[in-house]
Amino acid sequence: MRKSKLETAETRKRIVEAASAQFRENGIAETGLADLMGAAGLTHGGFYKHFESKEQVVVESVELATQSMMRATEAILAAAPPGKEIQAFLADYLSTDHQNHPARACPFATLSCDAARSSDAVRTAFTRGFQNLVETIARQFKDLSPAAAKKEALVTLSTMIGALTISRFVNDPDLSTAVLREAKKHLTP
Amino acid sequence: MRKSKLETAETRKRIVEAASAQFRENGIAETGLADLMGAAGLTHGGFYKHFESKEQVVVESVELATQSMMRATEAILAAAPPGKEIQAFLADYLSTDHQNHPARACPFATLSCDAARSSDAVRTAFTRGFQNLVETIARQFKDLSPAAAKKEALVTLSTMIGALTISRFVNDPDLSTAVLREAKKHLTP
DNA sequence: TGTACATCAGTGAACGCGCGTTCACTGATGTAC
DNA sequence: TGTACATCAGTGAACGCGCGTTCACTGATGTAC
Repeated sequence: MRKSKLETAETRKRIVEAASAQFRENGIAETGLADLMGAAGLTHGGFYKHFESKEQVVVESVELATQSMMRATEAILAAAPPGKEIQAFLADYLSTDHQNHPARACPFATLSCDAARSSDAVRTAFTRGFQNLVETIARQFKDLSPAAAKKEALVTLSTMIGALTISRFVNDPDLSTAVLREAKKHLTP
Repeated sequence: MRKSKLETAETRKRIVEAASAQFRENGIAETGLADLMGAAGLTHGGFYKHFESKEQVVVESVELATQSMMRATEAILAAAPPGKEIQAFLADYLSTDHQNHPARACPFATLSCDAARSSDAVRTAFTRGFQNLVETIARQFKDLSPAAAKKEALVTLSTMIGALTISRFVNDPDLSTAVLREAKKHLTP
């Protein structure tokens, strides 16, 4: 049942999208190839027609996750009223909706500790994605020098990623909400 | 080869200590029972003489990790010159030494995303440990009301945990150092 | 443009391996008299 | 206090299971003439 080149490319994309969601939802080690192929509507045997190894789909799904987060962030910044860009980003990122939907959430929060233990290729994908995000956020601090804006972006993102991560592992809904709320209040200019 | 009650208790403690280090170093899913029993100097078959399941040793090793972090934090706060407690805690937590030794590092940074996907019992252990840490840090903000101090502690810990986590997954040593340095500068009163 | 053949996406079974868990066994420790 | 027996910590082999990976097979797609 050979498929056309177009269909093959679409299937491959679907696998990476499914992997990107599954890894964020359940973790990298916890997601089997059968799980992610199933989520893409396929059986696991066909995996190696698209990828050389699990490692390769991990790298590509991290790249996809960071890129789609970048696109979403840029859309939020572009849609915000002038001067309210950071507020809009904070409101979206530090929301309970974001907290409760790991499959489409920030990969730096959902996969951070998996990332720290991953191969160099995977860490490189995370690092590039993070650097892009830092640059985009730094650009919003328009009254600071580029160097100062980057430093501000590093602190802002540390607080945001830390707060979202904590709000996700904490078992107490009130504490989760408080962490997100206080981070948002603290970071709002 | 039955062991005395004292030896049995010491062995059990050794297993939990080994587990607590191994989980932080390599992740919970990535650490097998044979790994952690081996790290405790035993063969894997004896595991079930001490624990009912892997889940149970995960809970106890999280409790141990959060408690030993609390003790270390209290020792740092007590040893600091009066008025410099927060600075001492920041210098220790946001150091490259802490970054580079996950096995004895803050479990909220090394296991945060594993924690978010864990069972309720494991998340409860993390949550209790985090609440204790929040209270201890809040006590350092002596010129704030208890409620305001707790809010300040939540933001401070979000930034610290976020910065350490980022510094660990990022592949670029300069960026790692910059994240820790900027978080420290930002949080130093 | 039509035909013949090569290619290959996807299936489902199979591979070896390591996982969490169980078990028979050993022999020192604990306990009952 | 000494003796006889029960207990059980630790070992190492074994269990079923799911993992990542491989493979024979199918049949539609792509290609060469």
